[in-house]
Amino acid sequence: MKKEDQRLRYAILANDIVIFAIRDGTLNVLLVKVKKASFRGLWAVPGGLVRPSETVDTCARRYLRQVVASGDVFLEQLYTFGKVDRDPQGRVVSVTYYALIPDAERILDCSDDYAAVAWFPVDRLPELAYDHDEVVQLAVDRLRSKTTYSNIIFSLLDREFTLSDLQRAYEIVLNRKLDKRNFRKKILSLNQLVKTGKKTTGKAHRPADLYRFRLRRYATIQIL
Amino acid sequence: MKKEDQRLRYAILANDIVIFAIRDGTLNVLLVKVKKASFRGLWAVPGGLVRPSETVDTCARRYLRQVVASGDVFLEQLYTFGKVDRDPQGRVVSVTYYALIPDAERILDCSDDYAAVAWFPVDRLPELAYDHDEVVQLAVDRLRSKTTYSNIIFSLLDREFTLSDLQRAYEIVLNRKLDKRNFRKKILSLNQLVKTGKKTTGKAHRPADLYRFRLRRYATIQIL
DNA sequence: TCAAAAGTGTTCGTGCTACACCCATGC
DNA sequence: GCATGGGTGTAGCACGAACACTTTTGA
Repeated sequence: MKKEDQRLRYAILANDIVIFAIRDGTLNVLLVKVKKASFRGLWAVPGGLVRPSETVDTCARRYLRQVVASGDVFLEQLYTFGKVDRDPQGRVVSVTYYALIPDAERILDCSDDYAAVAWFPVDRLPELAYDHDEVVQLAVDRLRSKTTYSNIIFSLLDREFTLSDLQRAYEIVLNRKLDKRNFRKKILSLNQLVKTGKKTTGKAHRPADLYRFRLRRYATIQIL
Repeated sequence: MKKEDQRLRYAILANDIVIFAIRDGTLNVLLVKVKKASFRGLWAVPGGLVRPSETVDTCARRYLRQVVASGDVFLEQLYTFGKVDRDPQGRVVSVTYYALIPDAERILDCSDDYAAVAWFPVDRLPELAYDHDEVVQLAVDRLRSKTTYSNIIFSLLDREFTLSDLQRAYEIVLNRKLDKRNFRKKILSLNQLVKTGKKTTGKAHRPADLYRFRLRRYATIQIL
């Protein structure tokens, strides 16, 4: 037991975050170009080592703030990958998270930490370092799944949006078309939305009513 | 960065498993009495440290085999608790799992590792060590939730069972009554069950048809 | 006036809910 | 023969799915 304890000191805890946003009509993931070690030049999701003084949640929040201006975004633990060979020269266990941000959210300059930062559509990812292809895939599955039985979609939208925006968001995340009339009927019957009274302007078509979520807080609700 | 790396060597990875079985008409959890350290005498779920040479999954399987005879049971990662003060003298991050076993499954004598082993109904737990009350609660929630949209319930049943057994299992896990006729109609329409042709005997009432699952493999299916 | 998206109801079928009585066995 | 759980059908209702035209604006 003592010997086991000794060797355990070499297990390293890491943290990786899959950050989603809807951009140009597709679901995108934020990737960074790895600066150091054996995967140099490949893309990966942001993350790094967990400090012994911080909780795993705090750590995820820290790495999120490294790249995203506002810390007020949806962030949830995804899965812990125990097989990862993150750093080929050592055993690393990674606790992964996923985050949702609106397209408008500002991405910070973090050239100190990463060689580059860029958005990629989830269905056209470059080759990824570590086991991050698996991590991203799992995150997409989780997001899809939670979208059908909760209100998390609001985390991908601006504060105010049209019903068409909302429908588009659902269609992009779920990757299927929805019927406009049925969608509106259903979503309005859930009593989650309120009209702001404002309308869109400046578009070459009929102005749309703007809505916002009654509560911008996670809730499980049967939507689709 | 180098300094951070140094300190990280003191983060310890642990593994805890919530083991469920249906016994005496209630959902039960297997608890062990802690032998060592500051929580001596309190109950906890089985688990321990992760060896640097094993994956986290392998480790969970190892602790499961410590107490359960057959390794062929449902086992799934639950959540990673990063705040835990498992051992008050060091920082421990615990990757938790939950397992489902049939009542008939044999529990091993593991007095080497634990001071005692016993089943407790989930709604009448003793005081638990560490943050294990939170862990068990989350496991129960997950089990309930997955029961409604998958076939995991088979892991809690024997190979052969009556429709009443099955209904009872659902009622116990979900904690609500189901209508007998509607339940049978629904469950049979899913094409998951096959009659074995055998019947129960020796009971002071009409014999019941015995069924088994067509596939004893996890699948997500809309059940309730 | 044309293009482009917003907004709006009805019909039909499926699936969930509620509900009560006879059957086969052991004692 | 009696107590105990096993086994079976139907009717009403709510909800999801399919479907097309008018409205309002900018250019």
